[in-house]
Amino acid sequence: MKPCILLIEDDRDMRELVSGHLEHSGFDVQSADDGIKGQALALQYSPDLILLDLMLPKVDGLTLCQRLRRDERTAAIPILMLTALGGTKDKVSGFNSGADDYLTKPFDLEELQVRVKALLRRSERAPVGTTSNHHEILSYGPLTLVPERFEAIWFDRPVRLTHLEFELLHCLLQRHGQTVAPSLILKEVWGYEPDDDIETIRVHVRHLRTKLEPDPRKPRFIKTVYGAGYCLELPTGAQLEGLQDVLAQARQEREQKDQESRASA
Amino acid sequence: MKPCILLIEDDRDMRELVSGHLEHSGFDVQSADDGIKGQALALQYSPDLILLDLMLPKVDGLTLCQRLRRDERTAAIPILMLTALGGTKDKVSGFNSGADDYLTKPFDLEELQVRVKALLRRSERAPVGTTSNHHEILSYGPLTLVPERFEAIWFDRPVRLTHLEFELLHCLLQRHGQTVAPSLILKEVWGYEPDDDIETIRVHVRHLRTKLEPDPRKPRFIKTVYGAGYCLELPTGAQLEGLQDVLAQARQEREQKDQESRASA
DNA sequence: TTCCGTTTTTCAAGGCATTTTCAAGTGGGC
DNA sequence: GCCCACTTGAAAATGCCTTGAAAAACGGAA
Repeated sequence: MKPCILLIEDDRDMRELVSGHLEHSGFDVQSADDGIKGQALALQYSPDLILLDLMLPKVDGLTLCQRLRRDERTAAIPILMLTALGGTKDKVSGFNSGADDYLTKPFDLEELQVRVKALLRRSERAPVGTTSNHHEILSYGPLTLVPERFEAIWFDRPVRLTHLEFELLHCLLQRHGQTVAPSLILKEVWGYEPDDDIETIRVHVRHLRTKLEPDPRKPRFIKTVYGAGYCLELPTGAQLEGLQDVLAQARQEREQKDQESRASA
Repeated sequence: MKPCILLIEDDRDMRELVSGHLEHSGFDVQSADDGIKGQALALQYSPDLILLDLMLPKVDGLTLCQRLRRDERTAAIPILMLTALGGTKDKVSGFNSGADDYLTKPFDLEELQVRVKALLRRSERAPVGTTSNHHEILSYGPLTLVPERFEAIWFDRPVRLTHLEFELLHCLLQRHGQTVAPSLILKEVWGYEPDDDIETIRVHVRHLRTKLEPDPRKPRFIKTVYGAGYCLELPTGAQLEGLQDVLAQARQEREQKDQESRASA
């Protein structure tokens, strides 16, 4: 999971510059443009780190820093102050308000980035509970997903999946029985939502089918809902009877074919 | 108890200036004037914080920093770099070597003091002591690691390993069956987490494979998980049957090759 | 100190797995 | 029957991993 950074800064250009650069470096950045909103977002997201400008509307940075330190819910979050005030006095009062680091404008984005990393490295606190955990085992019916290895356990047999195949299956499994729209898949698996890339989804669905379906031509589990998306239908309970054999047989046939094609090659 | 600070700095005036000021502020300061002594004192005192100059005789600061980070006895100690090199590149490489803060000479003693306090403040909050003991014998399946000799017992035969090979294998063995991400390996074996050093991991994995795998071209034990990391898969119980012979044979072949190449050289 | 063998890091070239893209064919829904 | 969405097959592009070799750093001995 990307580290979450809260940027509290009133100057819009600066905000976009910094958040752009950090997002590009693999951080999840939330922004606030005044002290009040900043405090609210800090409580809402409990970010892994806070970048705090000192000259803020509503509540100034030093005050906000002290408040964050007093509230136990935010007390442990590293704070990096980011300000035009470069005097020693300013820095001293910044650190005395509870800051962990202090960077003077104008600063170098590279330096900001490494300082952010250094702070995250040291704090490294146990996650307070991000719920949608992509690293936990997810299981339903005959399907179990093991994020650790990008692997699916399918009717008691491990199936190796590629990164995207795994994410796609994960996305469908979380909504098994529901039809999942392409746009939603794109947002969740690929991280963006354009209009045209539905093409790639199709290809990956096909890959999944060849790996999981007994007969990829006639999908039993990963179904197409015409004009709407794809839907994962997994059998449970009594429906599972007999399927095991069908699967085993199909697997055998496929392995035979594989061997044949290898032999001819 | 006064917090103990280790100052590693070759310039005598600077040393006395800094240590005088810090002692006056209530710290217990130990000094070293080159990298070797610095490392020795770090182990001897295990200080609460290290002030590290970069331009040092014997061992330069960056190297020393990396060493301190990968020795578990000093890995958790906050390091503040103190140097005349103020370029962004220098700072980036400083932080990438594992520094927690970076101050450019000439600096203000007040600022140094508050930064020191900020680091101590944070490291107190941080959880102390991951108990994973690198000095105990660790064993699973056909593999046993003997830390005191940097040696692996692999199917009843000792295999000499270098320091890093040992640490790497140790890291994987502790998580056998799981895929270990490069970033985690870097953090655990090297002590820092830059972006690009994945290269060296690969080379060391290769070294391990040539020492352990029957056929390094087709890894049976140290597997790569494309785009995710490496995974140590060790056989147990019944799977061990027959493997012994395969290994022995492979070993013989390799020894033959070695002899041949020596003979030709 | 200087030299030499070992360990570790770096570099460039090549290979392979994955992912994307393209074009032609199939089949459902109106 | 027609259109459009979906499927199929295969090729192109991308990115990760391996290989081989050389440079750099390290540690110990002369």
